[in-house]
Amino acid sequence: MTIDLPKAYDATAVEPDVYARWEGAGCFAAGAGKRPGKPSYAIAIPPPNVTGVLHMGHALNNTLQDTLIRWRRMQGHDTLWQCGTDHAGIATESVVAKQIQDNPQFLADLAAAGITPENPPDQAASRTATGYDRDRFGRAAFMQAMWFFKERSGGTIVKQLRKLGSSCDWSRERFTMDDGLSRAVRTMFKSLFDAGLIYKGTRMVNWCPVQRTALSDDEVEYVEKNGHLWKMRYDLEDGSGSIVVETTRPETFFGDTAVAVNPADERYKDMIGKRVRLPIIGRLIPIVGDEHADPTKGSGAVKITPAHDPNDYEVGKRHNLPLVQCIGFDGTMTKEAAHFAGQDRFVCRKALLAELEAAGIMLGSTQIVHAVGHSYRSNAPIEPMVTEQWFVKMAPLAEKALAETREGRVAFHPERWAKVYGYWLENVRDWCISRQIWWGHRIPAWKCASCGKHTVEIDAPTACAHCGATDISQDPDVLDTWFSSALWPYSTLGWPAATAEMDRYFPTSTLVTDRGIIFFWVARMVMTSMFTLKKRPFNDVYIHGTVLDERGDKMSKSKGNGIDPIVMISGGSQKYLGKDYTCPGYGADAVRYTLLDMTTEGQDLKLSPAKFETGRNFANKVWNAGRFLLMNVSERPLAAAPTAADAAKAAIGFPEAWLLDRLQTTIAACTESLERFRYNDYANGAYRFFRDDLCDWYVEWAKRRFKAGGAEAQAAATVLAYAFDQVLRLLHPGMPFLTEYLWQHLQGCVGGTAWKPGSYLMLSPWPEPVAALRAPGAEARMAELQAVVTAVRNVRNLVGLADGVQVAAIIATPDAAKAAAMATDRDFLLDRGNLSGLDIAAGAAKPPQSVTTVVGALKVHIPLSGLVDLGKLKVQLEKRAQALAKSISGKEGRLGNADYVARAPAEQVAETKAMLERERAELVNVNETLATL
RNA sequence: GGUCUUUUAGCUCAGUUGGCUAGAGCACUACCUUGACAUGGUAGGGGUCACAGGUUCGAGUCCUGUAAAGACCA
Repeated sequence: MTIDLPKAYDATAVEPDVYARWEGAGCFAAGAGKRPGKPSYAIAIPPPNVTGVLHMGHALNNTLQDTLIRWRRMQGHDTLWQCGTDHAGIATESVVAKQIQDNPQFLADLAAAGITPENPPDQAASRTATGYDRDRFGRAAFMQAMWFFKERSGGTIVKQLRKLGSSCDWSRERFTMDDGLSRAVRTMFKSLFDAGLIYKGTRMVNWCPVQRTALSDDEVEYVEKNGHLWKMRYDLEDGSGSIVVETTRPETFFGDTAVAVNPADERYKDMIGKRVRLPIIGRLIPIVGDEHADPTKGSGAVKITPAHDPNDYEVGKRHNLPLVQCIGFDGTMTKEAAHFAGQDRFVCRKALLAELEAAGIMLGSTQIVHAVGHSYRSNAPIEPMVTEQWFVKMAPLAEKALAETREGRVAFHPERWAKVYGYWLENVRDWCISRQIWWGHRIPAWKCASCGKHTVEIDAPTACAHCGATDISQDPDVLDTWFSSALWPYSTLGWPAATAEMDRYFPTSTLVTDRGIIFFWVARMVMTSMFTLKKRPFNDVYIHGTVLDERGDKMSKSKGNGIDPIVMISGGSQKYLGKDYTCPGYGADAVRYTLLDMTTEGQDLKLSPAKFETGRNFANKVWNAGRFLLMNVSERPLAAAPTAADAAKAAIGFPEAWLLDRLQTTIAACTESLERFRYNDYANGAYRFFRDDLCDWYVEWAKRRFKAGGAEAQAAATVLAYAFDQVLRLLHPGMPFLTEYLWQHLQGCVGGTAWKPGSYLMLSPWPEPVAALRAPGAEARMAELQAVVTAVRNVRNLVGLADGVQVAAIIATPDAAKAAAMATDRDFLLDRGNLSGLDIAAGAAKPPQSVTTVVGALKVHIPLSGLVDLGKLKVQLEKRAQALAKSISGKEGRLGNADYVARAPAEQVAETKAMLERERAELVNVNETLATL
């Protein structure tokens, strides 16, 4: 066959076709390629937002998962990479709500699909461009609009995951709002409710006035903000004086129902029990004694607004204070706020300050920096509100989840994240799970109009379970998105039904995720799983780093510092840090390799578009090595793919034996690295072997074998074909496309055909070290030969001779035995050193008109006629002499120390002695050589 | 305020249970378009391992403190 591969690798021409072949052949299906006697290995994907697009964080996360899955699949494990998407409640709903409000075209598209609003537009008020908002559109119609939007933009991210090479079982793709998963959610809700772990109650919760819903404590981000501490004067009812309170939120005073002072505070002791009159509205409120007031802070007196502050809420409960809501659920002031009613809370603050100042009630302020809670979705400042919500009682669930890590059944990598997980679980508060939105799982609780009790059922009931009345209505709220995510590893496997997949793949093996969702997701998965299945959901949790831009900032849309993985893979232009960046398309392999290479034990990755050249360059190197090999092997095709035994037989010389030995070392190292989640070691180990050992040394040597022809060429072809096949396997989990493509071509040279049905690299066995291919001592022996070759090249370079110019060399060895040993590698030295002649003899004399260089105990003389400038060589040798002298004196000091000899391990001492001897010999050589210069 | 992480070459990072003259990629210098590859090759230059103590025969590695940067919790 003839091999016709382009000179430069073009991933965009290869990758889509390869993926289509895999997918068409069912290579991604659960259990594909599994071999008897091997365990199962499953990963549940962290489900991306169904309407999202792939960003670099996804690319990293999925590269790491795919690398593990492909590796285990090749090892013969029964693998499942369970994929799917998340409905992402608030995030998705607010996108669609915006469309409904602002985008007439969206409404037209909906109408074309038969989706129409339940009410006429609100033209008179015209609060929005379309005259609609969510409520005016109507719940049922809005839900149809949500599904329409999901169907329309829902396929993007899963297509992008394919471009990355993800070998998910797409036939098992799930969506959190699928029927099955929704049933799982209702089942879990009911069993938690029946166990008394879900309750409905009136509590102070974090309220987002923009999205008009409650949030859980974890969904609040605290941001340091500059603010003021305002001093306000409240006059006593009896006219006997006044009291000064300090607040960061003056507008909440409309909701004040008390002033608290510390009972031990002498200044205010006598005021407890008296009343003060609130400014503007004139309402009277009591002064109460409460430990919450800190005498050392500000005036020592604090206003108490139980309806809008969590601490005040507690004070209010202790003193039985009424709740006065002065800020509404939309963030505007209520009728309690007199003429400020209807104003936004922050607009009100400004106007109020002016009014209070004019009235002499505002006594000034001090600037402070304080942490203000913001919604992690809308970024709006949170308004604490007292509302009735559904909660999960967390303490009993947390206990079991903690035990799983403490007793080692769930292991975090890196380990330190177990502490973060543990700390959260130890201090966990009850989880507010109800959301006042529509996109999500509606709470399966029906309230009875006659007895007021809730009936919780998996399937809609027709009557109240408590009194039998039929006038029941379902709770209007939906569940927090994370409630359904918490069931993901088993709801996707069919739970609550008992399925074969649950038996085969649960608990799953590894969870790969980001540190940002250890609380949101990881901990909750363990809690629900322990509760319902009495088993952990996964054995290992790998927490990878965060993707940063080249300045070290987190990538985000708003900062414009994101690098689009699809642009890097397929080509295109994008804005990055304010500049246009164009990429021709480096391919998924390049992106994946770069990410793997940079993934070190949970450290963050500082990326720039240029970083991906690392992967692109290496992919091109693999491509070209493959090209060389395929051209040469195809000229002398092998009858069958060489086995380890064939390779051993073909190892006709030391370079072959050495290469095969190095291959075994690399196989062992790559496997161990993957076992330990050391992605960079895996990537780098394969890279070193490929680039240094295979390309730089063996392939260059093999050219000589090919030139020689005959049996020698045949042997080189066999060794190369074998080594290449093996290293393609090693590289495959990281760079699946290119390796598969080249491997298929290789089949054509070794008695097979490319793309033979059922024959794929991705389903081929992962290499294992073969004892028969080991060559003890080969590494050191080759290292010395390489050092001699490098020394010759160095001299050639120093004296200004081109690499192609042949020189002769005389190697002086310390003894005859060494000379004899080296002589066996004469051909290798002649070829790689590009030598016209080579003498090897014990203590060989330096010829006149020659340059000498030193390799350990060896001297290498290179006869050169004419004048050569040896200044650079002299500088090099002097530096070496210095370094050697320093190292030698260190070792002499160590060996001269009786404590060292007595206490250090004997092996260590012996090694130091041997090293000292080597260094001494080299120093003698260097000094002697220097003397001749 | 608390917890954790980071600090090694100009830049980005490796460096295993303490023990070879501390490594790689990019960048840099010189040479080379040689029959796989210039997305490349060959040879080089470049580091008081943030700082100060301590433990140890021995510290980039362990301990304490300091400084700077970052993440999370409150």
